[in-house]
Amino acid sequence: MTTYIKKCPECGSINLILHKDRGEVVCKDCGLVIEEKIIDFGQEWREFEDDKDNKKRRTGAPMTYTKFDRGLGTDVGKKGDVYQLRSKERNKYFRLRKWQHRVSTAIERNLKLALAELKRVTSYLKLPNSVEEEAARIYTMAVQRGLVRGRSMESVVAGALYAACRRYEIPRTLDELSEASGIDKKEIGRTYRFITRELGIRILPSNPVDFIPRFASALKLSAETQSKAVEILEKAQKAELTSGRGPSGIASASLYVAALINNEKRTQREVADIAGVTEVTIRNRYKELLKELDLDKEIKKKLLEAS
DNA sequence: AAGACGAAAGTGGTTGA
DNA sequence: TCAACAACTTTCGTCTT
Repeated sequence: MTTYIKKCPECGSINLILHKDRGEVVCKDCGLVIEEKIIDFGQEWREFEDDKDNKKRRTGAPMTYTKFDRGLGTDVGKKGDVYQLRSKERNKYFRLRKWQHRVSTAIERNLKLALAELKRVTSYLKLPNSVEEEAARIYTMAVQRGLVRGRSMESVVAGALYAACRRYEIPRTLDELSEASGIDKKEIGRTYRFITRELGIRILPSNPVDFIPRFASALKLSAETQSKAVEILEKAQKAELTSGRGPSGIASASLYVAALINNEKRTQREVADIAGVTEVTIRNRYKELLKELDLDKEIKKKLLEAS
């Protein structure tokens, strides 16, 4: 997994900008280029060109500042030391002015509220601190880009958290986020898509395997069943049964089959409820699994042993 | 009576003209 | 921008255990 920098090592600002065109992360406050090659246009990333996007992405104030700083910083030879000093002073001026502006503005208060809400939801879902931090970072970026406007603060928090979970490969379902935050599932999905798009955050399609341990323990299934489910899942991925399908559906179907094989049968409804899908989806995936991988044999064998 | 199964109709999101 | 489309859900009737 890519590592993500949270603070500028130069000035300590968390005001970092992902510069998509060049694949750099740039500190908005001091212009330091922190990471090159951070960009990897993952599968879910798409460029949707409408006016709003263009405005924010290309010509917003933050970007201009960044470019300005960078331009001066690299322009040493031409203008000499005097100019460089002046540029530093201007930098400082900008920083101060922005800071001042920021405390006087609603952003700071908004952040406080949002981070409190975030804390509440993460602890409800028992998510690790690293995820909370990541979500906070995403949220902060979203606020600074004015992405919260027109959306409820809570829904953006939920969206940021969902993104953070996916990034840390400990995905929660939208239903769980919805339950914890009290925001409509669709709304979370929408804001999630919106902010990841706007911020250019790369999210891998979540891997069904990541769901297995949690579902399995919620269903009180044995470790053997769990690893059996993972095994089935891997076969399914090889057979290309997984692409385009909802990951939680596939995960739950594998678990269901694994439980059958290991004589730990759970009803489709039980599995479905835990996984946040319907029985029908489990059945469909289950059918595909049986057809593509010849699991019939194993199941029959078990049935014989039982009789 | 409960669970499994499948058909049919509906929903929300993606895609390509 | 809109229609076709795939995945998934909801609902419901039927079969099996």
